[in-house]
Amino acid sequence: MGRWAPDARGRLERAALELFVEQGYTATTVPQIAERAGLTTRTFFRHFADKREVFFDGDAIPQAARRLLEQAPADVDPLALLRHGLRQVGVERFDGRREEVRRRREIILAEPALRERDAQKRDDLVRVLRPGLLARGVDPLGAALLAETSVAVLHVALETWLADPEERVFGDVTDACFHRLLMTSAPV
Amino acid sequence: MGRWAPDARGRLERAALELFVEQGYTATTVPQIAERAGLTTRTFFRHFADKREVFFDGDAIPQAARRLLEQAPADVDPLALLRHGLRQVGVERFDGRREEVRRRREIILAEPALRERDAQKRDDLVRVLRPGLLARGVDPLGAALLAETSVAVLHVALETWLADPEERVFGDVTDACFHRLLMTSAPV
DNA sequence: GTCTATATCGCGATAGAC
DNA sequence: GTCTATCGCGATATAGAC
Repeated sequence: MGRWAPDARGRLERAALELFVEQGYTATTVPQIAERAGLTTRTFFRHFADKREVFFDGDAIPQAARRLLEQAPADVDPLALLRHGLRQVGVERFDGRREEVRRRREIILAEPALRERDAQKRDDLVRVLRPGLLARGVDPLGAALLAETSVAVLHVALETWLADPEERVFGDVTDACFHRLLMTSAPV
Repeated sequence: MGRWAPDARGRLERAALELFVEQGYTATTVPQIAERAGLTTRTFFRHFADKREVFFDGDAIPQAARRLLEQAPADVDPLALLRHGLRQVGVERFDGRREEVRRRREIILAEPALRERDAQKRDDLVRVLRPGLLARGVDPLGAALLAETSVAVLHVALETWLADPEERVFGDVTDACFHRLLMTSAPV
């Protein structure tokens, strides 16, 4: 145990989430979050670039995606790799936590500032996937389209999964989306 | 002529673009923009919700999309309608203005705050396309995927079109993207 | 950690347009 | 008169500089 209470970052995240639920995003100020976490405003901004970032898990997903694309054997089919990656995201972040994920999503969708950051996070992922696919031999146009498509599938699948009465595993929903989108010649 | 010089909004937009080019986005303050346009800071915020918005054309594209989806004859195939819509966007905003569009894009890509807003604008379009497609009889999952796909194609096609040595018409690039994405059973 | 700039927005007043 | 666009003042929170 050091001089400070541990897990400052986690405490800030939890304090922020609590306050957002209690008062809404806009009404919650950074000093309030810091106070509830027993820290100073300055410390908040050392951990998060801005108030919105406390709501997102940094670069975790893009970094995992980069690792996956770099480390998977070169002979694995890119589309299969992406499907596996999305299933992995589900296992690590979604499956078995529907209510938690749903609550978080609702807060994001209700707040334009958070929707905006969410959209940016998706774009960040596209920008990691694209060069990763290129490095695996996919041509530039195909890599761009496949990167965008995968993130779109992640997005649509998340929403579908949250509303799914059958409570499927997330990876099954992403697979269904990919299938619907790519395996049909008349997808409409 | 009224009491005020006309086109306050346009003057603010032009002043902002000039200053962004001269000094960069961050170094440019709202008071500077307002001053160059001969208006006050307060007036700037009456026309634009925030500093970023001065760089984007409001809801123009989503509104045009909504109109298209609502007014086209019911028997037009949704995918064909989307392809037509994207071609229209090209005709109205891109074709023949490559350099202007390129300059704008470069500023956006260089500035995280603008990239974020750009991502949000794309999401806004998705959120208009989706119910529009539903109203045209596309099933929910198909509408969600097709909406996301169309916006992804718009995005990828814009980049491709900007780099295209053949200087194709924008609509031809979007068609090529759609074809690549949807008409192939093994798109990778 | 402290200090400060500046983005953002609420309120009341004003000046023509209709 | 009523409506709309603008102005001026002031308050507050974010975010970055020192």
